[in-house]
Amino acid sequence: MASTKAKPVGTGDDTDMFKAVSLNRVSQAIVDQVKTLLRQGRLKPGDRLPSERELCERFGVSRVTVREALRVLEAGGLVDIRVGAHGGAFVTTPTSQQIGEGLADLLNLSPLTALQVTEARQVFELGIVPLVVERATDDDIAALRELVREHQAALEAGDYTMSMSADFHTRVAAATHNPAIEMLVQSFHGPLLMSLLEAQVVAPLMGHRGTEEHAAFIDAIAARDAERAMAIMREHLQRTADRVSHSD
Amino acid sequence: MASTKAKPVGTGDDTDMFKAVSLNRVSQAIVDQVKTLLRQGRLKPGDRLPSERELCERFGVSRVTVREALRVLEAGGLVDIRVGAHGGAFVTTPTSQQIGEGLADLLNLSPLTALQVTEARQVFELGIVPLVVERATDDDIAALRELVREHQAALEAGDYTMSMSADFHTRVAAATHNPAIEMLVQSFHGPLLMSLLEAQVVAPLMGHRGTEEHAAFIDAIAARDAERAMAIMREHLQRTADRVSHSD
DNA sequence: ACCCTTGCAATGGTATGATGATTAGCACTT
DNA sequence: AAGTGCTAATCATCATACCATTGCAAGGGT
Repeated sequence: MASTKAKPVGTGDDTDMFKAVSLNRVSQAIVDQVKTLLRQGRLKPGDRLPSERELCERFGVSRVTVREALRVLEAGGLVDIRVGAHGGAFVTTPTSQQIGEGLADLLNLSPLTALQVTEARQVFELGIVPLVVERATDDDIAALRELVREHQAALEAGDYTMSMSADFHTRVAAATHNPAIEMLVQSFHGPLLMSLLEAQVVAPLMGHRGTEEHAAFIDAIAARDAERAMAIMREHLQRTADRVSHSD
Repeated sequence: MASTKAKPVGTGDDTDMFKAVSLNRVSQAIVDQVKTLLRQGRLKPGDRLPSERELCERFGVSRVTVREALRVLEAGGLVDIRVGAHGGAFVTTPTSQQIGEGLADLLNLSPLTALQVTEARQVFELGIVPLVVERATDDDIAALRELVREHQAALEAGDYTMSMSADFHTRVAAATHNPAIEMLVQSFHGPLLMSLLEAQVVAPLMGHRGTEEHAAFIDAIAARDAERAMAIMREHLQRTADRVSHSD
């Protein structure tokens, strides 16, 4: 970013003789400073930052600048700003949902097609199956079975939604017991759901077959049969992918 | 909104009779409005939003409020704000790299351990190998070979860096010819590099063996041998993962 | 004629001061 | 004892002013 063309004024050698004094915004500098404190662990979730006016004095800037910095931190999900007597900026940890939302916005603008995103999702969700087979506990399996039961009930009641399918896949990812994986899978479903909803392709029959495959997948997991689990998941994901490509 | 029944306060049914009049901040409302315009496609990448002062009039708010809204949009990577005569807020055309950076930032700030991120990366990079075997063109393979040659030269010159290894993996991902996948792989390397650099574990010997494995991997790809390619990549990633876990 | 400098205008960046809205805690009244 | 109203702390917004940066065009020197 800070290329600073540094057009040679007279000779060719003095490219960096006059270095910029402060290239960035002041508010951005404050944001960076707070982020650094977070990374260093000197600010932990639940901590309260000083009040706006106090921060003004500390940094020697105006309230507008401090507020802009807080806005950026808030938008990034790093702090939660509360008003009132004991209000202020409280440190939080960004949830996967917030991250997914930000990702969805960017993916919206990006030149990526739903097809490409779907393929990436296929790769990832298929790749975690061995981990799931290896690590799923009895509780995980029981929770998944319960989820499928709920979905089948919803299906018969006629109010099965795509987000239920997303819940299943997220819960499967949780069985890896790796939050990073769970978060990524969850993040994928945001943009994906949107592209599906936009196309208005909510076939109920789909849901029927989908939940059946979900159930079969759980059985394979319970039997610790990685091959079968992957085969089921592969086909299951492929059907969704086909649907996306048709609606594209 | 027109209350049909003036339920007296105190009964159990009037939970939502008096709904809040304005839940959100004004600046947040502006952000949402712009986001909606983006989703609807009425604002496209490259478009320029009206100037701050003009937006003030349009929305009927002060400039501070508009600026805070722009800050949020900028933090989300949705607009790019330029100063100067023909400056203003421009809708960004997100490159894969920019999206990857955003994702890396988010992963970075979330409470994930390097180990967890590394495992997610292993899953993903291993999962794309079949796609690479299937789709890599002669150009891809030639580019990869050239990359390895450069790395070996750098190795002998003593200035081999971890980012070179990252370049290799990114180039491999590019061979899937799916920008979404390429972007994700790229985004993984941000936090990973940081965690490795923090631990100061830049073993040159590592680089030697690493590039050898890179070369062997390319050979497997060229031979369209998915099994062998995956085996090599699996071991290669595992060694990196071990290093992370040791430095943790 | 060409190039460089300079001034101008548009625009974002920051500062300052003031006012309103919201909330927790406390004192006061019933 | 319970409810009520006050008060202080804090964020939310506004209005105005001034500075910095940038693109463009006019002007002057070669």
